[in-house]
Amino acid sequence: MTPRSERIPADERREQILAAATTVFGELGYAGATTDRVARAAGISQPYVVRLFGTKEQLFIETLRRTLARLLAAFRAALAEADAGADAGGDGDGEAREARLGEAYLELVEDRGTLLTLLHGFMMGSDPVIGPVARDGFLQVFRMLRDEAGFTPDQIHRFLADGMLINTLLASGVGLAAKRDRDAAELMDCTFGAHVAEVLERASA
Amino acid sequence: MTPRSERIPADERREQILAAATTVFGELGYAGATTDRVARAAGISQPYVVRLFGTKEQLFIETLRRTLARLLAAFRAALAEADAGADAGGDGDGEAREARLGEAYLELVEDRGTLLTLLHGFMMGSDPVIGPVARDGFLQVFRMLRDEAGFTPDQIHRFLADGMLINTLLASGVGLAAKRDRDAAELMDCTFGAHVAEVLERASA
DNA sequence: GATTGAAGTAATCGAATGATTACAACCACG
DNA sequence: CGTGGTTGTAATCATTCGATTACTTCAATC
Repeated sequence: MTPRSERIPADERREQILAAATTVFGELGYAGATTDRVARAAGISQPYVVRLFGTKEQLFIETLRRTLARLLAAFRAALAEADAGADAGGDGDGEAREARLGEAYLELVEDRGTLLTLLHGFMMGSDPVIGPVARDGFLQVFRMLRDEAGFTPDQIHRFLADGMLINTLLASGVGLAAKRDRDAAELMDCTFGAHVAEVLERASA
Repeated sequence: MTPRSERIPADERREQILAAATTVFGELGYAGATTDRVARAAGISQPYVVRLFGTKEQLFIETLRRTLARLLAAFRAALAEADAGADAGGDGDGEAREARLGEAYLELVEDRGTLLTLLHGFMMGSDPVIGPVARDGFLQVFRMLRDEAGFTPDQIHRFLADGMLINTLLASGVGLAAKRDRDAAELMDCTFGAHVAEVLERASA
């Protein structure tokens, strides 16, 4: 159907490359990923990736920025949903928002690439170029939780801490190991409580 | 005084190299680190590193194993202290253990290398060789919290989640940025509450 | 004092990788 | 047509890096 090797406007091609780069950077990290792997994942040649983004570093920065922007957008959409539901159902307070945001996060990190690209960014805090981008993204999330979601400091703390634990469990593969390993399953139980079945199902996909 | 380029037994040299590798792998990640950087950090030549460990991958695995072992040892020491204190003071329950373990963790991750080597290991869950080592280490921590510390599932959940958030805040540099950035400082406040001053002081060193 | 084995390095090799260059194919517009 | 800009690639270059080889130095032991 779709004839491969079609000529595509550069804007669209950039988006394809960024999507592919999210997967590749997520799996291999910034240093471990190669522009050639990204190129092949996007179905084009390696020099073209370099020409469109100038530098591997620049490609990573744009990939990270895009991932952070999608994270924020998903959170804002979840907040809008929660507020719409509150108008109708009358529940009112931050409880619904917290639940919706949590669900939105779980949906996002179903994509291993998204999850891991964010984490790799956060781990490069000492890089003079990438570090500030990652920090800024983290702080944007914080401000959104504080100003738009109206979370209390304790809510913010718990939300972020749970998110980071989810990240680590999924990234390290403990989530997948829970199928075979009793202790891993119990650990997932501690973390996710009643939601564990849902999480495990998502993590498998 | 200490004449550089002394001949040293291999066992001792291995330990020196592992200590240096913890710093280098932590800062640059597995893929980003080079055997040459490790060698120079340990004050020896690059081929010798390769000869003592066979492979960069093997070096990383041993570095990760050592870091995980030190983490567990520090936790066990903290538990012993807490129990000794409980015998004397009569406080009794898990409260003291939780506090001691938290303190032990903060002391450990003062060393950026330790912190980041662990994180890099956890993020390589999909690597067929390194992934299992990292997962096994994580599960060892879980079992220790459950069986030796006697934590409830909820205590385990909170302890691990807080640990992962601390990791991320320190790795991304938000902790350091708190000196200049108002929002970063507020975020650190949400996370650490009363302990924030202590953490910031440690993070600077 | 010759020998043996351990500690350690200089030199170098082959593969991988980011980047550059030069060129090809295609489309729109005059 | 033809010409100029856009999309894209093949070939290749310089560097880096993990690993290997061959060598040196030193201490102990017989």
